[in-house]
Amino acid sequence: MVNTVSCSHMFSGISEESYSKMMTCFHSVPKRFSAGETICFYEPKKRTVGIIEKGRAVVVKTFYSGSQTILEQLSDGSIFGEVFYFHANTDGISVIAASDCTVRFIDYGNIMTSCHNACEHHSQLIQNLFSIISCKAAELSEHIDVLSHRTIREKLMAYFQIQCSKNSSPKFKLPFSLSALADYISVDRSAMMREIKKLKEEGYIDIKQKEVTLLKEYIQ
Amino acid sequence: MVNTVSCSHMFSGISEESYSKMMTCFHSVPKRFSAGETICFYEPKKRTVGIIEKGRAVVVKTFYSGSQTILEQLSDGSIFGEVFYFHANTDGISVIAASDCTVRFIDYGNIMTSCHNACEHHSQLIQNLFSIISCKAAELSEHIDVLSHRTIREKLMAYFQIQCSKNSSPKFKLPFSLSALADYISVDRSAMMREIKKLKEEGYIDIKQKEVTLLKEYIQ
DNA sequence: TATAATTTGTTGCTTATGCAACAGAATTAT
DNA sequence: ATAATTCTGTTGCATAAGCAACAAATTATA
Repeated sequence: MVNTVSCSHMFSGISEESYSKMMTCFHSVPKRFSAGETICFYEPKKRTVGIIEKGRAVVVKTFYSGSQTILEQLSDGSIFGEVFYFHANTDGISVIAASDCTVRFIDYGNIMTSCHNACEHHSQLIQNLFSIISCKAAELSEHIDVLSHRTIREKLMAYFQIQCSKNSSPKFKLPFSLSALADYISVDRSAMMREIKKLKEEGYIDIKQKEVTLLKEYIQ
Repeated sequence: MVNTVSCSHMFSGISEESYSKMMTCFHSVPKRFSAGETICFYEPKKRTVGIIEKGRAVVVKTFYSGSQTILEQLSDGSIFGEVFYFHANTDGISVIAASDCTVRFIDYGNIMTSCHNACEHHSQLIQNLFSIISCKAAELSEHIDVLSHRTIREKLMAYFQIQCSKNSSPKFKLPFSLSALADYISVDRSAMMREIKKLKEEGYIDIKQKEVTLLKEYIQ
């Protein structure tokens, strides 16, 4: 399942100048990684926040079987770390450079504790961190709302309705493939396709490419 | 569904003295409510943190039909507010006094912005808030782990295994009724009962009263 | 451009699961 | 102590949904 990360703005409202000052204050030095290199592994108690200053990377889960799933896609300005990953077990989770990249590591404690130096926008940084975590929690909550429905039909409609209401329109663009959608709502793909077909036939929805339109209100 | 709140320690590590100082600094005055009174309604953009200083209260969702569900149970030291409720819609959510109680309201902004006065433990407070929110997010994430399984059997076993691993024991005590469990894993109760019966017969689990024991490892 | 890999669309078969409906146990309220 | 409510346990029935397997369409990669 690819987690759409729409809520990373750790340094919004913070000037370039303040940013550099902070990095000095946090004793954070940029590190370079080549494409394919492992940037880090997630560990249970580690509380390091990573920032992709330049380049692309992925957070992947590697299973015992050897198969992998991309949990998150990271690019310029993205942050990562066990602090933003709320699962108890961090087994097999690592961050891999997808291109050459420059990465910063900051100790979580340094962010939380107010510094004695002149970090003028430190409290802004903390507020940003809060909104990032709240936003992630809201995404989880939304996911639960969808998964809590009993049938494939209900799950689909719940998902569609949430997307439309976010978009304040009866239309929205699927952010991932239908296969990934089946994955997200945790149902068999073929069964989901069958249900989508029925929903189309009954005039509830219309799907053209990745464009979904809600035609009728669905009352459960 | 009753949400087990195990992660409220907003003022842990903060002395009585610091607490009073903070409250003055935050311009927060204690308010009294009689049993049955409505303490507040949740509103979309409101960012007020509430603290139950003394007494008991409940966060309830009232549906259009008039039926209600208790979302959370609050007691001495519990905190509440839209900041800790990650759903987009706050319709019909209110906090009701279950006994006579004393409640504080603090503006979320005041907590986030560092104060000029002598709030020595302000950064401790922020750290506590972070751990509360992270803990709630972890609970959501755990819930998703359970709901992501396809069959009732898998959902049950996932839930049981999580509880046991938390308890670091093959046994644990169900924190709610079987009906509530069916609610939590989002399946029909009678179908769940049928599956529990089978799991018992096949020697996977044993349930006596609210005591669940995992007998065999379940591989999905 | 050719080739591989992934995604989409479809179907038959089987069974797990939802639903309704009931009765007894256990809890809570009066 | 009695009544009322909630919880637990069970069953028959219909069907939704999982699984496997395939081909065509689309997208990615060499």
